[in-house]
Amino acid sequence: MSDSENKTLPVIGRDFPVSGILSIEKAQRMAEFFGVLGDPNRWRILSALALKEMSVGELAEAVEMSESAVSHQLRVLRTMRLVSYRKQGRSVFYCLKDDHIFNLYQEASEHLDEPDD
Amino acid sequence: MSDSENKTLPVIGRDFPVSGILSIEKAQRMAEFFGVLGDPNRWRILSALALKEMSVGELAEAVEMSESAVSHQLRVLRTMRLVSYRKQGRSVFYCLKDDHIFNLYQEASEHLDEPDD
DNA sequence: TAAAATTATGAACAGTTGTTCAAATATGTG
DNA sequence: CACATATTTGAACAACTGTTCATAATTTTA
Repeated sequence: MSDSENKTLPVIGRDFPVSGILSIEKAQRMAEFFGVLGDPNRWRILSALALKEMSVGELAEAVEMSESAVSHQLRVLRTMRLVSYRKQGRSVFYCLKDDHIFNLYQEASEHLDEPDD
Repeated sequence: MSDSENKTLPVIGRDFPVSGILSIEKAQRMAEFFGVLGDPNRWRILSALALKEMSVGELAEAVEMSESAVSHQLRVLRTMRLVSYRKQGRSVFYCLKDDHIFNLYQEASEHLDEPDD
């Protein structure tokens, strides 16, 4: 068999797609995580934080949302550990926690840019 | 300046995180795509299709959902081009369209498995 | 053609989500 | 302390989502 004909499935994580159908619990965790990325305003907040660390007020102005709405969304992003923050005086400065968001964006972009068959 | 202090942002896609805050339209497209991955039953369907091509009925039994619910969800997955299908007799066989779903799963898993700071 | 099998579709309904608004909390300043 | 500033929180409400149920559409078989 030639190498180019080796069509085995990619083996990547611990369980998907190897060990069978995802358990309800694991599927739930995945869905909760991706669900957080299922809101346009949260993407705008993340893309703003990719530019630089920002306070809640700055962020609200940057993405044209109310400070309350931004604060609510930041809590969601904190829960999924997508952002971290530091307090300084009266302000709270938020920034992206790690690079995973870039990779997810890239992967989704490539998928969305694929031509139809 | 030492290399370890070079904190330039990673440059990955065409616009994020480089050219500023995502437009409402781009953020919307991202959110729509990730929102599709924000449901546990859709993850179970995708993980089942990662094992092998399956008809709607097989799929329904595999993930323990009604055939109608599976059919509804398959339409959502088709809309986002995550699955493709072929008709054979009375049955319709679905399979994963490309590898992006594996990469997204892996990236999310790594994020979720990261220890808290 | 009639009946069975398979999938798709539409309406309806419960559950979830994201915003707004008002109020609370926390920190800095005069 | 009183006041202003910055952020968070909770309730309420409209909008959205995913399932169920009934029905339609399609294909095979008797």
